[in-house]
Amino acid sequence: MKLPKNTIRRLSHYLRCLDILDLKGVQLVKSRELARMCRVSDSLVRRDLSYFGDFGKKGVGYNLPELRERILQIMGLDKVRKVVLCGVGNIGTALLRYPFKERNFEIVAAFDTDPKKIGMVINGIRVYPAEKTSELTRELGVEIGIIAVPPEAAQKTADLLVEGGIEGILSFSLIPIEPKKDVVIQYVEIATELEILSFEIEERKRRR
Amino acid sequence: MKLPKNTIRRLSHYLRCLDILDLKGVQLVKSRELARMCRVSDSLVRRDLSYFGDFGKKGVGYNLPELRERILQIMGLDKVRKVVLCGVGNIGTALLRYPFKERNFEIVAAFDTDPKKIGMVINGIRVYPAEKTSELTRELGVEIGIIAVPPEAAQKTADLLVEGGIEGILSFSLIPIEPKKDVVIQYVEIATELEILSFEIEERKRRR
DNA sequence: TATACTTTGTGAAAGTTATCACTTGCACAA
DNA sequence: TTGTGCAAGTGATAACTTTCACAAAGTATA
Repeated sequence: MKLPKNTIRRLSHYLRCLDILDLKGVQLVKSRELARMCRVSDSLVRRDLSYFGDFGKKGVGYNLPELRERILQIMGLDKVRKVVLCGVGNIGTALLRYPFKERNFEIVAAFDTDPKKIGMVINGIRVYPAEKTSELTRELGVEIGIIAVPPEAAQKTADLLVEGGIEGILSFSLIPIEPKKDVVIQYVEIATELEILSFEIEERKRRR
Repeated sequence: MKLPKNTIRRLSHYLRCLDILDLKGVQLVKSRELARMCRVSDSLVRRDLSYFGDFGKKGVGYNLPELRERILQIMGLDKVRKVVLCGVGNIGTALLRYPFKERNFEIVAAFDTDPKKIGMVINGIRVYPAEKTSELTRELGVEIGIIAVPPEAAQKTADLLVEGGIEGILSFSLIPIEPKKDVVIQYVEIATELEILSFEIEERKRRR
């Protein structure tokens, strides 16, 4: 089946809204409500969900706990995934404290080249020397590697992760990574988002 | 003129590649080369650039410094923009040290509700009480506000920024913000990107 | 049981974006 | 000059995504 690229991104948004409603004890949700919360059209919500089966009841809506559980399953968030973090700098340190655990991501180790950082324990996670990346990644059965190193070290770090048998990489580095093998790569582009914002502000001024 | 949504995002990518080539002293760049570096097709590079005028020379390519300068202009990165940061927590602290200055973004103040943090100076940026957000934002002529507060405080923070006359918001918060006025909002969805990665890993496993 | 009302799921249509393939213009060599 | 090669710019087309609008199926009421 062919999936629009943004369907998965929206699934993540839906999930977050379902979490909020779930905490409030809501048992039933309609496409219209979910759509309002996520600022999309209700037909898009229904379309997105329909790619994965018929979860809803006509004339009624969607059973919330059930829908939530199904989306968790679809996205593979229903089981713990081991993660390593490469680069205990600025962003890296923040990520070590980020509540990834809430979605079943468990950071099991961090890596850095700086001897002063090696051996440190942040939020219960120990920092190992970068040379150990492949070895430990493989030993621990890690699936995901987060890259938060300076851009010039990004490719090398990715190579080490791939060598360690990683499945996917989340990169905070600004340069595109050339994957040595067939791994999934996802980017978080903080600077780019700010630049897009800059463009849109400029654009709005031009229109006035 | 109508612009594909991703054109601006790609412009930012092109810019980053141009920076790298520029440092190497390259003077001329072809759509093919830029395309390779950014992992897109060469016709897309040409199409993206063509929305903003004819920068290239047929049979030759693009003058690099000129193209770089023009993209900086288009994106409004050719002048300093003042930025404030709301929420000096985990992510917020990292952002205070992020090299936004390289693209002409200047963080002029930070805000937090925690009395222990107020008065601190991080990377030369002073932390003020959150109540001062609107006032200082307006006084300093700030254009962009970064939201890095807990989700439950995100809307309130956005309201304060808007009240202070902000033009755009970059939110690291996971919940959608309802803008009170006509401001541009951009999101950085760290958790969502990781969830998408999880889906794609799961998907790949299913295919095998 | 009949009637009115609600909301899902989905073909078909509309809208959007990327690619193809070709024309145009420049550079350089003979 | 003339010819050859190269790469930008761009209509036309193909691919993809969202919206529209409605049938189908459930609920509620009398």
